[in-house]
Amino acid sequence: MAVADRKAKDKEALKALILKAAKKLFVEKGVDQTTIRSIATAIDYSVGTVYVYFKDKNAILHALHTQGFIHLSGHFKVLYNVSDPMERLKAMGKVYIKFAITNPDMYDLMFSLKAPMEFLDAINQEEWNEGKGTFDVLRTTVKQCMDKGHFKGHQLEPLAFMIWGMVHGMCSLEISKRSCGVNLGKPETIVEEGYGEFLRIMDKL
Amino acid sequence: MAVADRKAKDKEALKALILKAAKKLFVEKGVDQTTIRSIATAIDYSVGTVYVYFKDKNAILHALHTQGFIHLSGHFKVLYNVSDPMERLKAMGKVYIKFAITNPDMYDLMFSLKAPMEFLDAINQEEWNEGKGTFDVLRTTVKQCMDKGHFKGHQLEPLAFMIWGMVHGMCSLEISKRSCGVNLGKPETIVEEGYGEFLRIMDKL
DNA sequence: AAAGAAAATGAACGATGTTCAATTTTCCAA
DNA sequence: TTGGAAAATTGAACATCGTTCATTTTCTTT
Repeated sequence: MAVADRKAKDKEALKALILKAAKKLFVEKGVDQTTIRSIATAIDYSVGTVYVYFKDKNAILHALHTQGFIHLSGHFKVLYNVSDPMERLKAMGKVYIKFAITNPDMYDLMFSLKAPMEFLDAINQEEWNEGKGTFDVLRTTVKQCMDKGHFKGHQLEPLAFMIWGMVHGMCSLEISKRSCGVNLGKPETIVEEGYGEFLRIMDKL
Repeated sequence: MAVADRKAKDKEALKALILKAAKKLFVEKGVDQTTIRSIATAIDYSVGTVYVYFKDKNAILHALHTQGFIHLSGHFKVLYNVSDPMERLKAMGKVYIKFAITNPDMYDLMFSLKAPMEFLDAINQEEWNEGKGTFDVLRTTVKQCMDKGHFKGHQLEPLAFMIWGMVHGMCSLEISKRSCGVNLGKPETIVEEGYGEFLRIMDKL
């Protein structure tokens, strides 16, 4: 049955090829300006082939979405070396920001997927479970900080949500600004400065 | 010249009528599922008429976008009565959150307008100036807090940006969650709880 | 009432996402 | 080697979208 195995690998390879081309075009031309035809042309396949490997355009978006979260969680792995939870928490924000600012188009994709989404799809649930997965890493770290005596008088869930919202909010505002051409070109972004303020605040908690 | 005046008023009225119908359809069906034809049908006019009053679909989106910011800044006016800047800052966040959670679709429109945007339009600059306008209210208030001795050892610009990012981030995460059907139906939203944690932190600064 | 101006129309165009019958390629048994 | 079944690929065709513009209708003025 080696043949079947190779076929399966080929299928995965072509699927990956489609995704690679789609991602490149999304970044270059934007999601709306990227047509299925342009993706097919880029990899020298026909339109129909793309539809064999992906149900529709949203499925491609969804796959890239998933890739993005996997990519991000990969970056988080360096944090396993940081034993002190407070230091880990601080570093986690920096990793998150670096990822978002370095891959703004991918980050956009990861968090602006509501419009073309069918409501309440099973797929959709998966999507947010992945988001929840990254959030769990944050929640766990905050919990460990509290166990060590930090954040006295605060509640775990809302506090973790606030921290995620803060980092996400600054990143998405900055990315929006940049895609609108409002770029001040500072070497250190306002996002990192803003996060610096938060770090100074955390030192007191 | 009474005729010309009435004509001008009619034009404005029809423009407003188009916007009203567009907003309703955007909220009901989503932006992508709302066609120019459906807008025209809703107000019993032809497709062409819509294009007489708006250059294209983006122009309608832009007009609604502007309306949203005007609406939000209207809600901010109750804050003029709060003389203490720290109290005003706290209240400002609550007003902002209430607006976002009460008008999630409008809020979405206001901050997810990058995709269909032409890069570096003069229009685009206007857009962000409006956004900057609302941000200026926040910046000014933070400045007054610092003048009164709060936020020692912090920088105005990054701190204000961090606060905006935090509130915006929590709101947009919550709105995304809801539009995906992940609704826990708590009476008090996680956003308000998260903001509550921030308020407790601010009391120490 | 007629002519000119303004407003409204909707058929038509190009492009898009999507489908599917037809075609080509790949595979393995005879 | 070969023949035909299974799998993979194709691209013409369809519905719908945003958009345009020559034409028609409505209104204003003389």
